[in-house]
Amino acid sequence: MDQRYNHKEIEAKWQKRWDAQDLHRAHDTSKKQKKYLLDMFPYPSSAGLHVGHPEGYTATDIVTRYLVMTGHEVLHPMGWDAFGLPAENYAIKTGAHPKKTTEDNIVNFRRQIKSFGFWIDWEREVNTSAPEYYKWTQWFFLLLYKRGLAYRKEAAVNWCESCKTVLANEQVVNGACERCKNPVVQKQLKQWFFRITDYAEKLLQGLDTIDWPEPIKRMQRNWIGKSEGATIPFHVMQSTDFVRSRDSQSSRMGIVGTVEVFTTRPDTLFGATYVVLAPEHGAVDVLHEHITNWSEVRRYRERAASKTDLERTDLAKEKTGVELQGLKAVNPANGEVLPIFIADYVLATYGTGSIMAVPAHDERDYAFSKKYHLPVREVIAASEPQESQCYTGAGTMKNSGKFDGMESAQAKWVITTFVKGKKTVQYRFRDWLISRQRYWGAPIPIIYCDVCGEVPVPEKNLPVELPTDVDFLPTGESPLTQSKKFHDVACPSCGKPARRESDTLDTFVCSSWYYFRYADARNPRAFASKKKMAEWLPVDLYVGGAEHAVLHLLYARFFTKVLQDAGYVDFDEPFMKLKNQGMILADDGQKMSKSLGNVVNPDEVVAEYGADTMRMYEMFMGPFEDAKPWNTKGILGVRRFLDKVWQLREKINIPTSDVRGTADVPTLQADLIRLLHQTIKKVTEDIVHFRFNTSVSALMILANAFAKEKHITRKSYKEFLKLLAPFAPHLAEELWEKVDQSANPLHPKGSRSRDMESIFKHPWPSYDEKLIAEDEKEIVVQINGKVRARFTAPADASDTDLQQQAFAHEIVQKWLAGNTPKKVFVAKGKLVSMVI
RNA sequence: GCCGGGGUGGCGGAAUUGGUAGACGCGACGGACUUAAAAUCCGUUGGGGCAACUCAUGCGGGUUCGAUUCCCGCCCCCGGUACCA
Repeated sequence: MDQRYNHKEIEAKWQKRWDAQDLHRAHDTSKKQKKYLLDMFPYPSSAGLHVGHPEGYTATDIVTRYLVMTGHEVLHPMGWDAFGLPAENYAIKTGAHPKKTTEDNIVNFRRQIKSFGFWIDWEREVNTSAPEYYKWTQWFFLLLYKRGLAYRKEAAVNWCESCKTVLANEQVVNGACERCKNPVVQKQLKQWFFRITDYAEKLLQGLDTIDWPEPIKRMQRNWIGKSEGATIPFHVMQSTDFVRSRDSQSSRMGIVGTVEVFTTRPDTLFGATYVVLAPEHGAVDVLHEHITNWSEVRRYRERAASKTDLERTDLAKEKTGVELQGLKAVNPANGEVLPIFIADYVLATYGTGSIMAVPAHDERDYAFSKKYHLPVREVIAASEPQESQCYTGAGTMKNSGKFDGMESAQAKWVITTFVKGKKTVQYRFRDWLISRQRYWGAPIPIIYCDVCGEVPVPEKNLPVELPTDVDFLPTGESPLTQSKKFHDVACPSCGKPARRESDTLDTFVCSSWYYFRYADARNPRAFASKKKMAEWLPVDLYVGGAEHAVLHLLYARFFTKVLQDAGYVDFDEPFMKLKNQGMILADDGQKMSKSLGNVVNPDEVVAEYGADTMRMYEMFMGPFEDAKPWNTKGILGVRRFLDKVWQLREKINIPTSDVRGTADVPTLQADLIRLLHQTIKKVTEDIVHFRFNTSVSALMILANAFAKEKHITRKSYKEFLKLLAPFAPHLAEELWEKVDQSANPLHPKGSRSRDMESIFKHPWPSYDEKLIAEDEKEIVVQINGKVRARFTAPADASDTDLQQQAFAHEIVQKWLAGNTPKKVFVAKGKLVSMVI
């Protein structure tokens, strides 16, 4: 007999047969309970599939097959996040058109993913770079535009010199471009934004309603960065006025302006010893004529503007600033006259772009005050003595006039009211910059007309197709401007000559809605029909890497909330449950990378060991959500296990399917049945909880037990195959078929035909708790906390029985040496512990 | 710096309403088969000790009859974030 199964033959056979039977189709009209399982769709890179891709896909595939076998109709689709920079950069290098290279890569990716035999409904495949898809991406842009959520404005934006395009804040990593790692600079440009900040509160609150990993939720909360505080007005005066007249009445005459500051600590207002504006703050320009050291101020502003984000944060350790001479601010709480600075530790983009500085209770202000010798005044007394001169906690008010003695938490809002400040909520994140000066993306459907201004492309004219007569070299202007045919159009509103917007959409716009499309992937009249969305959405389980914590996952939630407000869907969270897969590292523990030459090619693994082996190995490596190193030797162990399963079929030689107690069946059978039922329970629970590594282990334990037997029953083997089927579907199908073909001369053909159906048309095994319970247990005796003896006792033995048996034990007698223990504890069915 | 996750054999990892630490797999060692090797099968495998025992879940304390699990204080690694007032 063959000791090893022929994976090439078996896997090809079943993949073909499943396709022919349309087994993996998700039926919209099915009456079964519906489930929607989704993998983050891949970017079809030229490098081909990474071993990390099938890790997530196998997990969803296992759950899909399990759900199918437990009577559900499951949608598990796949598609391509096909727009993006790599294809365009490749085009710049080689001249190959992105459309062509992307199509080639998709063909390769599809072949690779299919080689794993995943339960995927390929009829629903989507490709974001296809006009029939991006037509709807453009439609979404128009929807947001109509709802006032898409706008164009000139602002300081992140600019990557190397990619020659702007970037969203979410795409700037440590002050550098996420893609090319070059430093990002600030540029004043007119760009398109989505008003995602309008949804800050909803995006925050929705997190409480979804089953996502806590770290991801926390990252989103931090990214949104809500803080409650107050805006407080400070009058600005010319300092000369103070010299002339010190009494506050007449000094009022000198007011030249007002600066609003945002603070989360209005309770510390009496401790403010200066005011700081961001270098870019508009008041600096407005008050220009009153500033007596203007050239110094101008120089500082220019230096701050030329810094990259990276430099600005790098130099952050040493704070810098310049006083605005000639101007003073008035503390509204006590009338004190304070100096005003500009300093780049205050950000123009957050709050009001200006702060009141309270060195005694803020670390940054404290550092600045030390450098420029500014006074520090404590106004909050800590309940315990502090080492540092800067105390940022809560406490009792002091040096604060009539508020002395009040608790700071309460004083906050009392003082805010006292100085006519406003309670204010601030969010850290900013609107989503969505325009890109690049070619390989969906064109923004807007036309600029000299007469009508900004005109949205009418829906009936969608899609606005990408032109092909362009050169890809990035110039800082979108390549689309080169195509006259594309660029010069008639205004849809007045018909006069007009220009098309030449920027394209951030690819994250394309991926913000693709999960809706799968519900109705070929619909030419809508992004998806309401009816079909109602059948499948929201997504029950979403699986992918954690790197999208604040990018894709935040944007997709935003889109869904907009769709709900617009009445297209009746839910506001797209992904009910989220699981993050851990990264698969190279065997040296490092990230797999071409430059290190440690990349494992899935094609080679599938060719050598088979898809079932690779699937199962990736599940066995370790906890799904942990990072884990690849070990080629470890694959061998899984392959040995599957070969063992293959050989087990030889042990079925009992003609009738399930007779117990025949001469051939040893007494061990009861133990085996118990183990089988324990395994059913374990595997079922582990699949539901994404503990695939321990379910594989449980399957191995059962197979090992079977292998020790001379014979096993057909029924128990078939139950085992069903448990194996989600993990190793090809082999399970093959053996399922084989076991039936070899069956059972006693049974007529009729009963055979049903069993001949795919194993996935059969119900998932159930277990019987009564059969799982052991009737005898091993009891451990601990003496002074250490295990000294063990004995077996009936599972239902009473505490006294157990105690008595323990005392009677030879070794225990020796330890007791005739004495009685001081204390005895019994843990039922587990142990007896005594102190002597 | 701040926030989060984690440190268990030679390796990947099991086991936590506190109750036999090391399941399962890899590797290693010994044996069978083979002219030989591979493959396969059987056995052993945390350290120390002939043994009785003893040490051991990052380090140091604590609570407990009993701690990988709970508490306090450190160290190290990984991920996120970066002056957000």
